[in-house]
Amino acid sequence: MKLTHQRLTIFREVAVSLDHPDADAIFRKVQRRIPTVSLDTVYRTLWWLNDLGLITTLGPRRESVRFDGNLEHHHHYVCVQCGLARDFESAEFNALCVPEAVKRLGSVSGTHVEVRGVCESCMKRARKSSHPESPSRKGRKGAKGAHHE
Amino acid sequence: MKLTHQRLTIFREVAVSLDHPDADAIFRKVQRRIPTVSLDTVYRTLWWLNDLGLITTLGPRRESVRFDGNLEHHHHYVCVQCGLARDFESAEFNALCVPEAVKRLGSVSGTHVEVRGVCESCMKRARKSSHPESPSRKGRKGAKGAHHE
DNA sequence: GCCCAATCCGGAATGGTTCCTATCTGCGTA
DNA sequence: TACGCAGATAGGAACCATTCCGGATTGGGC
Repeated sequence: MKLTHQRLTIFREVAVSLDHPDADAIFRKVQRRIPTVSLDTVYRTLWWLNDLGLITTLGPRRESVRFDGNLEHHHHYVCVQCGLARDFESAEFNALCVPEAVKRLGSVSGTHVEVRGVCESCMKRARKSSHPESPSRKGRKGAKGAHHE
Repeated sequence: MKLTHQRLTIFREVAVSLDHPDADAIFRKVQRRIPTVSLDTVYRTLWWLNDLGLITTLGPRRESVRFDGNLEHHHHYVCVQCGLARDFESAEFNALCVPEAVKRLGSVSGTHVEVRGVCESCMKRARKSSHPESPSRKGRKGAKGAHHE
């Protein structure tokens, strides 16, 4: 993989941003330095950096909004590959105490813990096919059908 | 607000689902009972239920994927109105111990705490305009420009 | 200087979500 | 019972983030 000017510029923009920009915001910033970049290149590069572990995304990739009828205070285990999500409860997690510095940012309506990992069936599938897919956005099209249960 | 047949059916489908379905999955289930429902009605009803507090969404609404160049183990404060996101660190949050029952679901690559609330500037704005918008997806079009900092 | 492979660009396609508007339903009233 | 209103609905068009595609470009090795 080559380290092109575009890629370096895009990486730098993400690295210096404190506000978790979306692809379009990065696109506009990079455009100021390289007026001809395409949005597609920005997207490709961002996912590439993500695969390399140089950047991450704010929350796991979700292809659509998902709804939750569970009104108890609960937390989630989320498979980063197929999107499987399962509730769990934990008194310890419910009792988390928000730091003072955070309270100064605004009101706090609740805290929610998201445990990320790869679910059993995805691991099984990966073991079979000796071509373990990178965890980023691969298999997104297929992920929809993979909401087990 | 009327409790119509459609609305009741949609609510029931969400309530009995354990897998956090997306709008389309609910649409297909409801269609089996009411073949003429429209996807739009499903969406409208889901957000309405969300505003009423009868259901929630899995993770706050995000209009686009946002990237994060911070490689430290950190957590987020997220404003549910404008989407502002700020990092913070917490030794306590980093040390969370995942319950055994969760580990059985699959591998665990990390835990991440998301503190939700309404940020200072959104509260200020709400105080001014005596028409406080409901927190769900209102102002989404405008939210993009509102990523302060 | 030439060739190859990787990369890039622009525009078109895709898919989730929302908007628009005519139609429909239920209900109070004459 | 017929009428008219207000809120809901269906369906299709619109919108926007994201990705795909095909052709042009670039950089490095020979």
